[in-house]
Amino acid sequence: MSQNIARVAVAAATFAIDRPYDYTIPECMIEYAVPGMRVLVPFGQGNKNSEGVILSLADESNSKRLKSITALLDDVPALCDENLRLALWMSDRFFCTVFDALKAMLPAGMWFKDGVMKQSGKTIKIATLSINPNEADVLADEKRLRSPKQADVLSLLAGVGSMPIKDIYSITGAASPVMNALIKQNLLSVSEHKIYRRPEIKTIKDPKPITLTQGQQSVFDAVAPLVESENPEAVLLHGVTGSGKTLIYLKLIEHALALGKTAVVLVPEIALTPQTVSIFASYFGDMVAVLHSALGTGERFDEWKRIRSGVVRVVVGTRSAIFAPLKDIGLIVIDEEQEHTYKSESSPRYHARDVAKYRITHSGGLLLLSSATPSIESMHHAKTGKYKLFRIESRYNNKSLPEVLIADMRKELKDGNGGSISSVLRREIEYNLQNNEQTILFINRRGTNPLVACGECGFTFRCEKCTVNMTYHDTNKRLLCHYCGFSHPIHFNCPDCKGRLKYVGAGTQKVEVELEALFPGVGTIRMDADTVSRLNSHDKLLSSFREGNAQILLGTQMVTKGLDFENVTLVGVVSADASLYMSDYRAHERAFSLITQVVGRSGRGDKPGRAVIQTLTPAHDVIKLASKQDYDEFYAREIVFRQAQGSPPIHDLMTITATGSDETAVLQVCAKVAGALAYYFVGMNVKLLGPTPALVSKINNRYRYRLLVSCKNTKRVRNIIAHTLREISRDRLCRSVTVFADMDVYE
DNA sequence: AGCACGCCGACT
DNA sequence: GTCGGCGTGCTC
Repeated sequence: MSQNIARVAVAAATFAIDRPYDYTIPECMIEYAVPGMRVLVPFGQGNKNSEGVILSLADESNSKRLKSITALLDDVPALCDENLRLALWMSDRFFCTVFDALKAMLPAGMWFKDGVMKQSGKTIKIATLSINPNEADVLADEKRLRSPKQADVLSLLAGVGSMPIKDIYSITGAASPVMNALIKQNLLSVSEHKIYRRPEIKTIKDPKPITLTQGQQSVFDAVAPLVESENPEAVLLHGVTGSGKTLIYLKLIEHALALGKTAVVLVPEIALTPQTVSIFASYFGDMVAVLHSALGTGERFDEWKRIRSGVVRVVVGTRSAIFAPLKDIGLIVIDEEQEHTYKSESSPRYHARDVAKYRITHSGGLLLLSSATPSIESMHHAKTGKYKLFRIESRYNNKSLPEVLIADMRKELKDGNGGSISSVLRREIEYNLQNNEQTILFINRRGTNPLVACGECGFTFRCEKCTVNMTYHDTNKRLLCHYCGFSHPIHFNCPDCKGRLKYVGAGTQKVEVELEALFPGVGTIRMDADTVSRLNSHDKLLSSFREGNAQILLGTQMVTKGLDFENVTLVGVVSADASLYMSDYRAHERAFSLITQVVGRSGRGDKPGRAVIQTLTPAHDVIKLASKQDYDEFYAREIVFRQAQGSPPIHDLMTITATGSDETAVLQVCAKVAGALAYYFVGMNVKLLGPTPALVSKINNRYRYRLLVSCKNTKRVRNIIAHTLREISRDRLCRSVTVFADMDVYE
């Protein structure tokens, strides 16, 4: 009996109706169609063409009226059996469709639309304002009534000058006719740019053979045998900043390759770790594939093919690199494992660590989680025996950890210093300037002032579309929403009472100006989303700093990770407080990690390093412990909190989010889900919280409400949640609301 | 989600 | 008498 029926995961099926759909295989395809192959199938009453993937073949079907496969999209199956099994597992774990999971495993470049290969996205269209920003604002106001979309586009561009048209579409909701109209009126122009952002990977000519320190060697000796392990164990490597963890990865990869195995190294963000990447490229040459986010679709596809062909044996990349089609994996390294970038925030909402565990369990080998500040969760697993734990206590070449000074900003204020730079930090910067040593300053906000308020009536500028305050940017004298990109020119007085406006708080731009005033003529490089995206020059800024063209590097998160500058002997955390007082359970963990990481940037060369942490609460435990780089004590205290609150890792936390533009409907749907869950959970050890508005309750005119489910993440609990999601989708309130579930959300 | 089917009110 | 509103239910 020939197997002429294919079970297909269909793209057009939503989570609520996701299951394998049966199709007959036309005679002409029967000898080619196999599981793992991408297909085109008709779906729904309209028989719309939908992409799909054959999951299995069968010779009979339960359904009577079968449609027939329209086309095969592969000569050779794009996905292997392991991929198909992983996708099924993911759909259960992460509440996504099987198709969504499969799609995540393939490079974006190989998807077809209407049976035609999509133009590989190597160019990007950028719209630039042809008139000056002030004119554009005036014009936008004039156009507001008659053509609101054109007005939106104009006022958006008035703020930034130019922007990829794709972004304009998504921010304003405008479509191409709007742009064409504006082009016709000569108000803007569109140009095409190649997006070869590929910051070419620099390689060292003749890399020195790797020699490990005693501490590194003993970790290597203990861990290396696990590369051949049949019953894989995860290892947590806790090594202080600057302990040379990368060298251990290199040795382990070498070892895995010698055994005929392959390796994956995950890094939080390629752009932020160019140095790490270049080391891998130097040692393993063409055997390495580097998967960055900036890779064009064509290039990504090429790398994917290289990996699958077996030429590539080491893959370095961000989150999605965990799906790299390597055979015989013997080693997976997750560098800085606590980073939130390993968690996907769109479907499939997976955590790379979970997928890594799955893959290593099925292939055998070693999963190495590594960090200077491990997540509380991973350390808990290590302490309870689920992971093996190794430590490196000393820095490479026995360099000492930076000496840390805490600056009390309340005292500064009392003493009449209302600026962002304390007297301590100022003195230390002066010392560095005199000695021709460099300084990195970290401030967790971009823009000039994160809040503009009226000094008389208390009015604050809030985004119309999001429940956040707008940030003032002095470079273009505009207020900008950092969530949706909406912006408008600053008013000179309060729009309500005409009172004087107060500019509250400091962002990178403000600090930059203060630095100029304090240290006239001193070269400063500012690195934040604004300077990096516009010039597309992350690399340029960093190498300029390395070459000594500036004495001070000032930036947001992006200056905290991976940077290794020999001449940096001072690091300043301009304000350590903002991240401390977030309401979620991970706030302290994040703040501790951030401060420890930044401080670790100091004193990596021959000269000893110093760090200054500025805070309004110098007595705060997190500040004190981070300044001592005392992870163990931090962990000991934090785990007590988690135990008391029953938050992860003590219990698992699932999140159900409802979003939509109609607030009442969103809230009602959320409440209904809560009701249904409460019913199913009766008698189980599950705590249900909510509905509560999300941290930012409205983004881009979409309201967001949440339910939290504190439980043990079992098959039973997942089934109940999945069932409830399917059930609620049938409710007609759900027309305007989207609901999804997620585990271990970082927010 | 996206589409067809079907059952009621306003119009040629 | 029919065009089109959107409430309802299904997707191999």
